[in-house]
Amino acid sequence: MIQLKISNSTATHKSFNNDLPPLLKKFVHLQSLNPDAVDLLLKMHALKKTFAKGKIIYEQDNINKDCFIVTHGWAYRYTDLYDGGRQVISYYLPGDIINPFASAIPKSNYSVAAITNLRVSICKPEYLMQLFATQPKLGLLYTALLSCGDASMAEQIVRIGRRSAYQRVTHLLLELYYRLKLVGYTENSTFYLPVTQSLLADTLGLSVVHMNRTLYKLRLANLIKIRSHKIDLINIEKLMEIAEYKCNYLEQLKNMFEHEEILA
Amino acid sequence: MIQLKISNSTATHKSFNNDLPPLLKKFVHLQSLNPDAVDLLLKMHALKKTFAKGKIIYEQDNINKDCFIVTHGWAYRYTDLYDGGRQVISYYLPGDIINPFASAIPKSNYSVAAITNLRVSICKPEYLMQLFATQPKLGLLYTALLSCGDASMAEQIVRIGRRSAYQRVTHLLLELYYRLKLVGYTENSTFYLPVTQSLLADTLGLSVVHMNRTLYKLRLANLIKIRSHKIDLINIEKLMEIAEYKCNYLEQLKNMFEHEEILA
DNA sequence: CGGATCTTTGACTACGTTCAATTATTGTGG
DNA sequence: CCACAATAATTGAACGTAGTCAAAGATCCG
Repeated sequence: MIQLKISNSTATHKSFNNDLPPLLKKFVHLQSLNPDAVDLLLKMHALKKTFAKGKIIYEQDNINKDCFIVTHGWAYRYTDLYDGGRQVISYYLPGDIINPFASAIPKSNYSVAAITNLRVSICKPEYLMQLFATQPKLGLLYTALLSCGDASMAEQIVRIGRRSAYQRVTHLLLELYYRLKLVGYTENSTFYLPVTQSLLADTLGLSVVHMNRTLYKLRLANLIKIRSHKIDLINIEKLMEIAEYKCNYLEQLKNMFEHEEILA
Repeated sequence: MIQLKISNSTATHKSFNNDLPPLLKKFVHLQSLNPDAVDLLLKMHALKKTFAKGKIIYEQDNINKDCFIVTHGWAYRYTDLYDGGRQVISYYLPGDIINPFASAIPKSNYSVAAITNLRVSICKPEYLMQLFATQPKLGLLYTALLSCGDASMAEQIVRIGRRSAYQRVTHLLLELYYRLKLVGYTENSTFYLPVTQSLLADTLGLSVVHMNRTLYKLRLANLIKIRSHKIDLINIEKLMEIAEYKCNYLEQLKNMFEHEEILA
């Protein structure tokens, strides 16, 4: 059981410690959250909503000022194209924030759908305003999370812009692995990968056929193993070499919390 | 001469009205900025820096807590790959913010270089903190700008993920056109396009050769005209149709300021 | 158990790459 | 202001990665 240490806090809420939302797992190394900050974080998690697997969460042009914090399951952001094609822009894993800019730009340009059954906390814009206005530390943490989203998209651009299919697949698998690891959803080198090859193809700008053949090659090279959506990255070292993968931005997030650089 | 209307403001700074920074051009429809907000915006523009064409501004792994607001010229964010390749992630045009998350994650994951001679205002993290803490309206504006950056990257992902070379080039040209238009850097259907075909190729995940042939096809179809880096989008309607281009996120930014939705 | 969805495989095609060489443009120093 | 070097644009030809079409298995789920 993870215990969040809260300096001179009277607000040791039961729900907080017993069922730590994944977003807060990222914050767990922070030693100096004050009671007000904790209260605010809890408020941001007070309102829950669930979506069934496959359901659309936001549709393009929908208007919604709330953002969602994923507490369980996977979702993805995407665009449908006129020719029937689809491009996946990013994945939302536990602890990620869906539509973090909703308070300022309430009309979403992209759709978001649930990959698995999904549970989210609804975060009202007031809480975010309050967060930035009264909790500078949390403001920086929120900004760091935004920065991660930004970096993740930048990685996606590099992947599909300048890498071969073989590298793209490898790189994406590694990114998912390390992101899940950060919130405790991996087991050694394995994790649950609840996506179809069709979705992966639409993520990496490949055809399903080629996606399948590329995964086959990775299996053949004894680098990965997949059975019933459980994937094992057998040789992570080698995979990282193939994909030129660096976990830059995730490392930075970890360091930020561990060394509390930002609190200086 | 654009005049920024400032409600009951005593702070009608000369430099502010006479040489309006492009970032503020985006805000120009806002009727109700208070003097403190104006002062803060000016402070964010007080410290200037210039970079010569081609010079590197941030290099990967550099540490810098300041962000830069572009006031003149173009820059781009990119990654170099081991094989000598390069992927451009995004462009920074006048009014754009370079490294907007620097305050939280000071180590940059990507490099930024100047395309033209570049002038920027250096924005210290304190000002951003102050902005969010004391000027909720500006905080939302800043968030809206971040949202634009996010949307722009999402568009880039869709472009290179699921569009043909012909569409990619068209789509990028349109995006640059509309972004420049927002800050007054277009003239009818023309604008200055200070990039090499090699840079465009590295933006769109194409080879230089194919980039060249694609531009040729667009010229042949009488859709664009280029001479000495001045480009004319002869038939914007048609180009938008080809690229499936929608200026979604830019429209929203404009609407935001015009209707002041966010100030309700 | 049966329909739907997903995965896998084969054969053929094509969009874009690579290599190589030529022409044009730009920038700089004499 | 011209000469020359460097950079950028253009064109040709051959090749290859990934796409398309099609059909057969496998798996999931009610």
